[in-house]
Amino acid sequence: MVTIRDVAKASGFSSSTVSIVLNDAPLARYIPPSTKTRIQQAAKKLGYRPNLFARSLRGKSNREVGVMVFDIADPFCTPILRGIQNSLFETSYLPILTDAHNERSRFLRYLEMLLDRRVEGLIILANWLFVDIDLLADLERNGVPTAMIGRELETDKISSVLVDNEAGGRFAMEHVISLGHKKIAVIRGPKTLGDSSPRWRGMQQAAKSAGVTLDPKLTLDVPESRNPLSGFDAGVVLTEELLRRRRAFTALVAFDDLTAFGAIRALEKNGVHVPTDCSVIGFDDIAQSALCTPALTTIRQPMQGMGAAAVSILLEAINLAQDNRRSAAVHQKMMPELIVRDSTKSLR
Amino acid sequence: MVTIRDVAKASGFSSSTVSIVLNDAPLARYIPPSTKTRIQQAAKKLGYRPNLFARSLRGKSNREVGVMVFDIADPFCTPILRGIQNSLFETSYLPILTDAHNERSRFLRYLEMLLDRRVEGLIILANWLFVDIDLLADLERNGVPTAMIGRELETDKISSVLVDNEAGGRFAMEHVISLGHKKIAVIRGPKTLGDSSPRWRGMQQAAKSAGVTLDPKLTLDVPESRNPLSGFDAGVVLTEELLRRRRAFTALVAFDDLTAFGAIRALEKNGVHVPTDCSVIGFDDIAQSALCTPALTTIRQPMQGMGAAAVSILLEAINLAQDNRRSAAVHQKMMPELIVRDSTKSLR
DNA sequence: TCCCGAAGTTCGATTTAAATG
DNA sequence: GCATTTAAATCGAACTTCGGG
Repeated sequence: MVTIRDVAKASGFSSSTVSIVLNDAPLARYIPPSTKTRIQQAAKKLGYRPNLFARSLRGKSNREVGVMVFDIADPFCTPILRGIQNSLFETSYLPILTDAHNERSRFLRYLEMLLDRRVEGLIILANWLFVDIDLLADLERNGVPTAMIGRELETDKISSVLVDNEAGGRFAMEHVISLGHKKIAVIRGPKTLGDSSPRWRGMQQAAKSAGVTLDPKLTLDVPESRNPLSGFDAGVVLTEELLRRRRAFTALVAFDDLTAFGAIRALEKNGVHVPTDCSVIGFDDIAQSALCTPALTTIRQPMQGMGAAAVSILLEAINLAQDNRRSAAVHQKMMPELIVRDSTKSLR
Repeated sequence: MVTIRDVAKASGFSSSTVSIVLNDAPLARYIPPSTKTRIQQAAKKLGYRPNLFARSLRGKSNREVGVMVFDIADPFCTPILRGIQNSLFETSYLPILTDAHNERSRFLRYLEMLLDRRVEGLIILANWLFVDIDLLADLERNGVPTAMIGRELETDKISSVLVDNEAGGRFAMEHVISLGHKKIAVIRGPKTLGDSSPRWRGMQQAAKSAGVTLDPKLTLDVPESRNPLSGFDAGVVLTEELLRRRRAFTALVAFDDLTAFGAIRALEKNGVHVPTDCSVIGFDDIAQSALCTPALTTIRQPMQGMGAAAVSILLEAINLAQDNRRSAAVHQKMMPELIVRDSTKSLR
């Protein structure tokens, strides 16, 4: 490996001068162009690459940001990761991605690994998992600027980026009502999940202001689970339960897209065609929602945007932290968007 | 931050002794247990964590493996990543994941970043992209042990892990033929993609040995594209083209699952029901294939297994490299598996 | 005094060679 | 010479300080 001393030897100057020139440090003002070019050429010819470890050891920052995902197999994750990576790419920060796999032990181990690497910031992608208090305490203590996507914390030390779930719930319900539906089934999210109740609140608001009554007998909850893909199975089971109840419904508002897929599976299996006999709407707009047949009408979370927002909040906090200033936690809510496809249909 | 000197001071020994004890170095044999425990207790009490940069600077290895993905949004990626992470987790190696986003410039930039960090090994997940020669030359030169998933190289310096495409093509064709289908349409992969021709070869073998003739008029190619999700659009367009040709077919073998989804979309749109009027089979078994309705019959690539295989090949090579021994490139082919679901149906 | 460049120190951990009783 | 322990050199880059012209 070629070091700064090799460049010094090759160019005929000392390693200090080489360092000053190559980093364009303040002192470089005094160094004549002839020296500079000779050094630069020598560096290029030798293929000199500064040793990151030496640099990070001496200085403080290593231009790394830790990203902790709870389950990389969750389709909700990847667009957000894309957003994070795109934003970081501009800034020459490197994301160090770890996947906790919904296991507490892995979360802790990876968190340790990230802190050991002295990452300058941390982004936590709290999809689905029911993050518990202890983990958060760990996060708070370490003092590394942290942004959380998909979940808001009571603490005001950790910033957060979420979709406006209440608006999303409202949009979904308004959409099916605007299509003329009045008998509307709802599959709500797990009670323990933060997204569930605001979405439900939004739906109730929309129903109320449209004068539609939501039948409690047509409202079910997805049970708690650690597996993000379990929403599908829950959708199947709960929809079959709804069908068994023999209360007619012409539309179904699902907690998320996976639940909606499960609902569609159950409906079709029981001879109820989507959207002819029953409209179905999801939430998230994961990639596959556009690819299934019928394509799923859904509420889109601006996932790439959420990733980008988390990065910009984080970079801000990192900059402040470098000046030893505290940054107040930012809590950003992003507006979702109704995406109309083929799984919902006007009643008339 | 607490350093080794702090531990030395607190325990009353020198930093050398502390280092020897905490790392259980050879010299630790001569150190009496009483000293050891005192040092260990001091370290624990202070919460000492060795500085990775200092350690990596002095030593050689940093226990990092670079993982380059061409498109993290490709559903084909995530199960493989899961496999990689699971295997690495056991070994205390940390994967540094980068997403080239199918852009040459990003690939090069991230590759540089990874080499700058002196990663001990490299896994390249060559999904879909048409890797070109120059990039490979770069890889060869750097001397870092490298394993490639999803593509085999002419070079014998870079190991590879792939699915046995020929077997997969055979399985797919054998399946539809076993269901009694004789008029079989095929959407082949892009000519420039390495997977395409062996799959096609396998299909031809299966057809031939079953005495079924594949009509060239019912065989189309997906055009080249950088976007892994474009397979869907291609599936739609090509299937519509097939329907326009007015040659009856009762089964369609698609290049991959996304193409199959596109085909299903086009078929249903034209009133051809799957699987009642036409069976469709895909390839890959990405997560969503089980969730769509009808659930997709497909050929499963053992994706987690492929990730794990790449890791074990890589670790082997890393170990050899540490002893300054060369390792011959390993080329591993993994057997796919037929997964029968609801998109294929017996003719009778 | 002003340039220009070099020498030397620092970061934290590891390891060699040496010192102590 | 033995068992224990440690001072000092090392890794590579960055930065402070110092000296010569």
